[in-house]
Amino acid sequence: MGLVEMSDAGRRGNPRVTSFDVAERAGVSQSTVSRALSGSPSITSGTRERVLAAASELGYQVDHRASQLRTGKTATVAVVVLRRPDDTVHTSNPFYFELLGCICEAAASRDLDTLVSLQSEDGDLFGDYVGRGQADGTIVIGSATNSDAWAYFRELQDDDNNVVFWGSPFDDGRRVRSDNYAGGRLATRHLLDRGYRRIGFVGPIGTRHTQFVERYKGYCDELEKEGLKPVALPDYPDDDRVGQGRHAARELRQKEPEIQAFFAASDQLAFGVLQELQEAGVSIPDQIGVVGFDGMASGALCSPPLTTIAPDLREAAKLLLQGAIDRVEHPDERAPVKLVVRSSS
Amino acid sequence: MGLVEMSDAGRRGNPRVTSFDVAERAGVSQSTVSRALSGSPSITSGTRERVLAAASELGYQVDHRASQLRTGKTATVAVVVLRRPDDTVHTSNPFYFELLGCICEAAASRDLDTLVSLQSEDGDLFGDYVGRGQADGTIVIGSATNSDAWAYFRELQDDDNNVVFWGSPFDDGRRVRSDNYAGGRLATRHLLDRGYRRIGFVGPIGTRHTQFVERYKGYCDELEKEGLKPVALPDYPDDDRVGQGRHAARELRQKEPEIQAFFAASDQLAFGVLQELQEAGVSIPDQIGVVGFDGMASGALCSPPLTTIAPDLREAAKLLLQGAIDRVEHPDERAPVKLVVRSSS
DNA sequence: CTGAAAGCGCTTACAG
DNA sequence: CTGAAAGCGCTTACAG
Repeated sequence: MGLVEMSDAGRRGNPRVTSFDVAERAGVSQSTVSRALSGSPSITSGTRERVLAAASELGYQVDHRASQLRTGKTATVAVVVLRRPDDTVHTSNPFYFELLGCICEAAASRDLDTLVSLQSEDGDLFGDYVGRGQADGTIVIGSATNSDAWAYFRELQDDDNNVVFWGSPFDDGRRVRSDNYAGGRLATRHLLDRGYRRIGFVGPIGTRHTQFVERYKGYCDELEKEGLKPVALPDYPDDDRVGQGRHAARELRQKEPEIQAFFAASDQLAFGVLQELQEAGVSIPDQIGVVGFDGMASGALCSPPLTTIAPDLREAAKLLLQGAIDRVEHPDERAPVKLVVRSSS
Repeated sequence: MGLVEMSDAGRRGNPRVTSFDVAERAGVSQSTVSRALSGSPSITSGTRERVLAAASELGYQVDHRASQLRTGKTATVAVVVLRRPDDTVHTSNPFYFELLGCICEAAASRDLDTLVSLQSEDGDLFGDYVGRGQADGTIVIGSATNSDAWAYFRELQDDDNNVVFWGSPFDDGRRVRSDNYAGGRLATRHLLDRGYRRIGFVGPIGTRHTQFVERYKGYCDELEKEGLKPVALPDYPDDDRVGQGRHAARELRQKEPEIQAFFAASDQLAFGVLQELQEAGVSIPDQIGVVGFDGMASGALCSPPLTTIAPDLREAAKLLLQGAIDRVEHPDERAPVKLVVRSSS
């Protein structure tokens, strides 16, 4: 049958089925096809049905390149994931993959496509997907240690108002962050409530990563209420986060043999702390308690399962999209955090 | 200066800077701009430089919608990540995020963009990004339990030759898989070499997920060489993978009190096994050894760190791209696997 | 309610 | 080596 033949030909896609083919089959003009398919209210339901039938028989799909070119929109959000030059999938911080997943989800629920670009901060940086007509807005995530990378994306942000960061070393600009201060207090309060008094802080607070400083401040303020003093390390080795956690746990225990708990300012750091303590034969949470920060899925799998501060990543994704696509100007937007109690505290 | 003003206007992107603007500024025709920018060899180096200068002064970027529409190409690969209906970022299998990351990387190294779509297998399925002119090929990853989802994507695959699966329940079709059989043998051989003799298999081999069956077969064959018998469970509860692992470890130990090791056919299952054994006070690897499968990053973080079979995900990504973009017909393509020894065995 | 026509911004034969 | 022009497949004023 002709029907079947055309259907096959259409779906194989070469040559491309266009709205003119649908129009011919439905016995209407091409503009009517376009209107019927886009749900224009001016089209008669009878006409619409004939068009829909013809389109489905031919396996017709609107060409997004053409419609986007015509309308000037893309219905797409670009996500740049910044990575360290030597990152592989196995070493890169899984937190950003979790956040990426939430952005994809949030975008899908708004009928947006997601264009993902992993970029090494030392490689060729590119972020002007909007200028290229590939996206309506851009979200940059990832924790860059390379300031060239931040400089590049910051300039991009200055030129356009559709670029939003997750975390950035700058105090201005369009960005979304966790409520780090509240999280720091939450973690510390939890440890205090559990009876730990001498609590060490694990995290590089001398860096450009302001989230650590904010978490540290929450920790200090909560300790101060009890008249307790912070215990932290001034310097960190040039190691990965897990290694830094191990190192800090070791040093802090030497510095403060009476230490009873650690608040690690990221889950990756906390994993290092956990490893160090277990190798030292310390019982967790009996002798020493540990709380992390990030709410990573793998925290539930490690041993003991890690108590952590979990930012609401779905909310974060929603806010990022509002900034990038709706161009909402948030003054200093924060994703709420919550305490997830597991067995390490 | 005029220069600066135009530059600003251009970068702000409204109204859009086109190749006609660049042409005017460079004193050439629009077609010459296009040729110069695309690297056509017929352009004089002098002309090219003037065009490049004008383009950069205006902050000009080629509009991808227009160029793609004209050429019929997209330089984009679509990746569909299938998820269970109730999956959140925290419960979904991180393996697929690792694979997704590798695909993004491999695509970038081939100058392809990556369009990512997370889809719930019970929701609205869509995969015809090629038909829409949004991608040149499509990769479907994720482990669907819902056969409707597979049916949909299989039909898509039948209609076009640019859809490739990672793992699928079908015995035909275009797909890439791990070398599961070799991995099963590798894991089992490793446990035997370590001196474990009574080795249990953890994994649902009665399901449509053929990878478990293939791993099981490798396990059986390797045991047989030593005259040993397999120990496995016929049924699995309707739980998540970690829960299934816990359940299996418990049952298997009741069934075979002499059991000395477990080969868990996925890392998620292995995490459950680890949890169950630790709660039972079993010392790993002294009393019981454990090997997983998938090479997940979180395996290095759990306690004890998990010995596992790691598929070469970068190679897998390369093969998937060859199938989707280059339309290479692999008969039954396998990503190589290797043994990663950590402390659980 | 529907059609004919313009135009989104490119690439690429076709001329010269 | 460069230019004028056609055309990729749509959407949307503008008419009727």
